[in-house]
Formats: sequence, C-alpha cells, structure tokens
Amino acid sequence: MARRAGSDGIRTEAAIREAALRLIARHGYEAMSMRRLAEEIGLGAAALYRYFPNKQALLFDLLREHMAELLDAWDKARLDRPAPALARLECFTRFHIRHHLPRSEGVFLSYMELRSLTPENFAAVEAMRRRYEQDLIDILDDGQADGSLDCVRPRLAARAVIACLTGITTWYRPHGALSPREIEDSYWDMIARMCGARQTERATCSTPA
Amino acid sequence: MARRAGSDGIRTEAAIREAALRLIARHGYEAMSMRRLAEEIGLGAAALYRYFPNKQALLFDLLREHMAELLDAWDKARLDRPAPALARLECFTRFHIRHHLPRSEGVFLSYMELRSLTPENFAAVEAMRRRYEQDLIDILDDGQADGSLDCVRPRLAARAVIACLTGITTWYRPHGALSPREIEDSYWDMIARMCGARQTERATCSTPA
DNA sequence: ACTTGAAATGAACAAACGTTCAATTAAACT
DNA sequence: AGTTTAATTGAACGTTTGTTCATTTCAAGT
Repeated sequence: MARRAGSDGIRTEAAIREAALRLIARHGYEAMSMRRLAEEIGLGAAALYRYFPNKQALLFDLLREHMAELLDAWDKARLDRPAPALARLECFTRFHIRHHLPRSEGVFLSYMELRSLTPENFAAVEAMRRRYEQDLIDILDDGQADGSLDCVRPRLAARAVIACLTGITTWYRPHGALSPREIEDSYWDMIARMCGARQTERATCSTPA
Repeated sequence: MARRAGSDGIRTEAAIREAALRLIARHGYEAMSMRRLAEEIGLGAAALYRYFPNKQALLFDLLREHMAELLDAWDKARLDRPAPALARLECFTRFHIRHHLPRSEGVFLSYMELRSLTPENFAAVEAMRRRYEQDLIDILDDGQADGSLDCVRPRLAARAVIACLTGITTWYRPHGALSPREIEDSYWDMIARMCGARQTERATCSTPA
C-alpha cells in the first residue's frame, strides 16, 4: 500500500513529534529506533524521512521546539522592570511551575538528551537555556540592589531555584495528593525564603486560575 | 592472543566499572556498545562477560553500587536524634554536597538511566533512594515538631532540598570560580532559610576540611 | 619442571540499526 | 475525467548490536 485514507502531512508530523517525545522520554534517544517510532503511529519507517532528514534532526527539533515554546510563553507571562523584584520573582516561580508541569516529557528530554546533540545543535539549545536563566539572575540582582531580596550569590541562587522547581516534574503525577495550585503555593513560599525575601506580598501575575 | 601480562581480575573489573560509568554518563546506556567499552580498556568485547553476565547487569551494578556507597557514607557521617534538627539538617546538606561533588557521573547515571533498568532492578535502586530521602524527611519533621524549623510540607521540602543540592553536579567543575567549601556554605545558607530555620548556628559535623 | 585454572581471545551468530530509493496509492486540482 | 503531486510503502544496503564458545595464553601452586 501507499498513501492512506484521510492522511495529512501536518497531522502526521505532529503525531511523529508527539510519539517521539514520549518514546525518547521513556526509553532514551539511542534506545528509540526509527522503526519502533514509525510503528507507534502506524507508519512504515521510511515515511519518517519525509518529515525529518534523519534521527538527529528529529531530536534537535524536539529540543529546540521545547525551548522556543518556553521562551515564547515566558515573554508573554513575565513581569518587567518597573515592577518590584519580589513580584517578578513570584511571577517567575509560578510561571515556571505552571509551564513545566504539563510538559514533564519535554523537560526530561531537554536535559537528559542534550548530550546526544551534535556540538552545534547543543550550542543552539544551550544558548536558549542561558537566556532564560539570565532573566532570573537579573531579578535576583535587582532585588539585591534595592534590598527587597537577599541572595549572597545571585548566579548560584538562580541555579538553585531552577533546579528546585524543575525537579518537581520528576515526581509530579496529574492526580497525586497535591494540586498544581498547592504545589505552586508551597514552592513559592520556599523560594521566597530561600532568596531572602523581606516581606511576602502577592504579586499581580500570580492570581489567575 | 589471550591472557595478557600483568593482568588481574580485580583490577580489570574496576577498570570496566570506571570506563562504563564514564561512557554511559557521556553518551547514555544504549549508546554505549560493549565493544566500545572493551576497547576503552584495551580488551576484546568477549572479556567483559567474565565479569558481568550481560549489559543490563553491568548497569544495575553501577547504579546499585552508587546508592550503596551513598547510604554507607551517610550512615557514617550522619548526626542522630538527640542532636538538634538544625544541626542534623546542616550535616545532611554538607554531606550531600561533599559526597556528590566528586561523583557527578554517578549522579547523572543514577537518575538518567533508571529508566533503562528492568522493573525489578529499578525497584531495588528506588528503594535505596527512598531510604535516603526518608532520613531527610525525618529531620524536617523533627524540626517542625520542636519549632526549630518551619516547613509546611516536609515531604515536599525534602524533595526540593535534594533537587536543589543534586543540581549542583550539573554545573560544578573542579577548577571553577567557586571552591567546594564556598559552594557548601552558600547552599547551606539557602537551605536553612528555605526550611525556615529560626537561628543559624554551626553544627558539629560541618567543620572538618 | 609440571599442572592447573584464571584471563582473554577471534570468529561467528542472528537480530536490529539508520537510511535510501524506485514504485505505488490516493487526495487535490484542473 | 484526467493530471499532478503529496504521502507512503517494501525491499534492500551495509553496519553494528549483544552475546556465545572453543581455543589460547600466561600466572600461580606444587
């Protein structure tokens, strides 16, 4: 057989992405064979090469997409400079959790499989990660400058905060004991104290459902 | 040729372990071939099967060993119950950093490649991880009970602390800007605040070089 | 010097790998 | 209805994979 009834390039590409994300997260990039991936969507292995030139390009695409989506969403959600550093930190914290909770597979990929990228591809993804991290550092720096926060080493604190928050995805399960909102609140509490927040007041970006 | 001059089973086994740890950390379990591993130590691939029945057993051995070493070292370093919770938390924090800094490859393995274990092997390693985590939860619980610490959710806080600390190994480089001691001090500061420590006094287990 | 057994080998296995390509089908367009 | 073109296939490619096994070499024990 060849082209199948109701087939559609765009939908197929999305299906490949979705299945690849799941399979790589579950078994690892090297452990996922192109045949197995194709089978998952009911395709022959050869069909995959219409959409991605090779396996490495597929991985890169997933990781680049994951980071681009993060940066895009952050650009929309972020609270900017006139706002107090404390509010901006709360905004960052809640955004990070909210954005990553439903994307645990992408999170896992994007720092488990960085090593499987070619050097150039790695550099591209790494640059995006740094850009995100730098935004957090800026918040902590500003808080340090105006006395609303107290981190002795903002660069270190930024890494600590991100590791802390990203770690949530390793244990979170959609119907677990804690709701996303409870997790968010608890973590914001911890992060605020960790960064030496003087007084804790609610930020504007945090309240929506 | 066959047996080589100056060869020694025990030394060879150690060499296999070391090389496997490095290769898997660098390229992933599935990406490491037995031939490549053997070549790394100047051996034929068949020789590996004298020491490990198969590839999976080798991985399991590395992960089990990594956890066993952690639990052993922790049993020796830990501060126990009569001691104040704050001191025990500091002891845990400093121990965790000190123990993991020179073992970044093992750390990486032991939560990147858990998925590559068979279910029974996974359960065995996971049980050890839980045991370690529970010790931290106990400390936080005790601190909560006697008022020296203030974590609303000790289980959550324990995960946050561990993620935070373990994250260090992803960026730490032996000759980086910060010494292990500076990192230790900075992180203890953050962790203490995160867990709502009332007053920060030095613990006995923390001072040695 | 002789025997024994640990240590390692090279060749072979079937299976699976990523990838290419000419051929084929069905949808879309005229 | 006929033509074009996007979507997919099956078969084949050369490699590489984990693993087995009879064989060989060398060190240690007597």
